[in-house]
Amino acid sequence: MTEHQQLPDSAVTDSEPAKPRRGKNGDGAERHDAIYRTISDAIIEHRLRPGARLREDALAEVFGVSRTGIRKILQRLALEHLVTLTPRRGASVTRPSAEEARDVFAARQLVECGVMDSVARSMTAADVSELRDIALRERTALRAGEQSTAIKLSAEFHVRLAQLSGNATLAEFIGRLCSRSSLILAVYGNPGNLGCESHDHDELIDCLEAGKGERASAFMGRHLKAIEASLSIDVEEEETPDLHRIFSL
Amino acid sequence: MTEHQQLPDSAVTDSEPAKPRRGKNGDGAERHDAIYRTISDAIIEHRLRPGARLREDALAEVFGVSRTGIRKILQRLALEHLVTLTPRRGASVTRPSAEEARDVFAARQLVECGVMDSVARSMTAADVSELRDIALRERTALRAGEQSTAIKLSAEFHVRLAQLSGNATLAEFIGRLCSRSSLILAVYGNPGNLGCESHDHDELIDCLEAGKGERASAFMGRHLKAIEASLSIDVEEEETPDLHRIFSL
DNA sequence: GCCGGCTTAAACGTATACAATGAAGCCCAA
DNA sequence: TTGGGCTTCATTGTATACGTTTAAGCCGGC
Repeated sequence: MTEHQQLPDSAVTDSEPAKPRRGKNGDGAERHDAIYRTISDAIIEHRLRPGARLREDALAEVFGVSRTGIRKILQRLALEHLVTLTPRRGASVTRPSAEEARDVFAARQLVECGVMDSVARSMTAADVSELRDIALRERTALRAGEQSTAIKLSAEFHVRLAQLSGNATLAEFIGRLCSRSSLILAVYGNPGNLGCESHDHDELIDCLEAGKGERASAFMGRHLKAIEASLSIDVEEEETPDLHRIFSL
Repeated sequence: MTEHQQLPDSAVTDSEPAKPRRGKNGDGAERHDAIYRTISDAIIEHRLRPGARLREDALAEVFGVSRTGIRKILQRLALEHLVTLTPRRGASVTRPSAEEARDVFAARQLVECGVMDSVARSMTAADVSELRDIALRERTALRAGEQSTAIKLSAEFHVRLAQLSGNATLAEFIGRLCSRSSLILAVYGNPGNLGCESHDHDELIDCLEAGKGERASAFMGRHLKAIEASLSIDVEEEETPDLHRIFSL
């Protein structure tokens, strides 16, 4: 626990500052979903860094709901591997292990390349322009130095792409993988290098627009490999340093 | 809502009949996990059929915990697509749509075939014998007419296989897909035909033991195709009959 | 006789209270 | 001065109570 980051104000985009709204049922599930997305976004955009503790009381107060709702949200985030729930210690933003990082990227390699064919076949002109828009905004954010925005847009690009495959199950899985990748970038990424080359996504769209599923798949493979290669996954000190190994030599 | 199945006694394997155990903290998380697995198994083994309602009060009483814990478990099951949570109507075992069925099998085709290579490379003799044991027990159950056991063992086979790939993320995903496949079988499967041919799994092991990842992948592809082909996925009546379509003609 | 509104009850959604546990700080003794 | 044990506090885990909503049953009017 080297960092002492604790729910910085900037992590909460919602404008309402702990408005009670108690006794009124109001929206209910919608509100919870909004809170979920707010926290999820904060994690994906690196405004909440891996290791940051997420105390139930604090979150409940910030969002103006009771701990019950917060717990539900935290459990959902935990099932998506975005936060880690330690039995009596509470929740914290997941700090992905090196192994997890490798697994996630291997999975992306398999799945994201695998759907390129379907995507190329079913993509419409409207889809193309939407993807181009995302890619454009991503490059703009990158150039403006807005890392948070760029990271989120990059993930959004991959997710939208996956959705075009028409397979909701695979799209959902890829969405989870992208979220986790964002966490992995936060831990193992090098500052100044966001992984995604600026024009990779545009080239990918070119392949798909031309209906070249095979080429798109190969390109996506190289793209993901490039991101992974840009990381520094050098099994740094484990959370519990192996004293035996250290002192026995 | 054609069936009126409501938590049949046979759905609960646990021996304790609503033992209160109140006031004692006891195990806590372990207990919840056990309850989760009990319900999950009941769904996978078709002792709880799709559409069956899962009332919180009833479950809380059966397992001797409060609704709080039950809600947590139901939400977890919902995120795995095993139960469907309708906002003010409660939980029920998911009835997969035809589209969902196709998506799940397409995903399995992509992912399970994709990991065969890693599996073939890293499989040990112990792994082989464990898989053979599962396959044997599956055939035995099938021959004895114990459908529930056979279904569960079939899923277990695929999951164990995936775990041998060494990629926990992919293995987890495949596990979810297998659980959902069990639900799909319950809805679209034909009685007497469990989908899996008796000796398919054994042949698959043969390929893997020989280190033929390529052949294993192809075989797995055919295996999954065969299961899917054995289903009757003929978009039957939707839950909300399309009156416009019916009467406009 | 049938349709529509009202009443009642059952089930979910949320908050709050209480219990339990682990961690940190403090005091005392060596 | 330091180390160990004890006390206290902070935080999570669980249950329960209450509000809300929906569905079904009943009654009255048309």
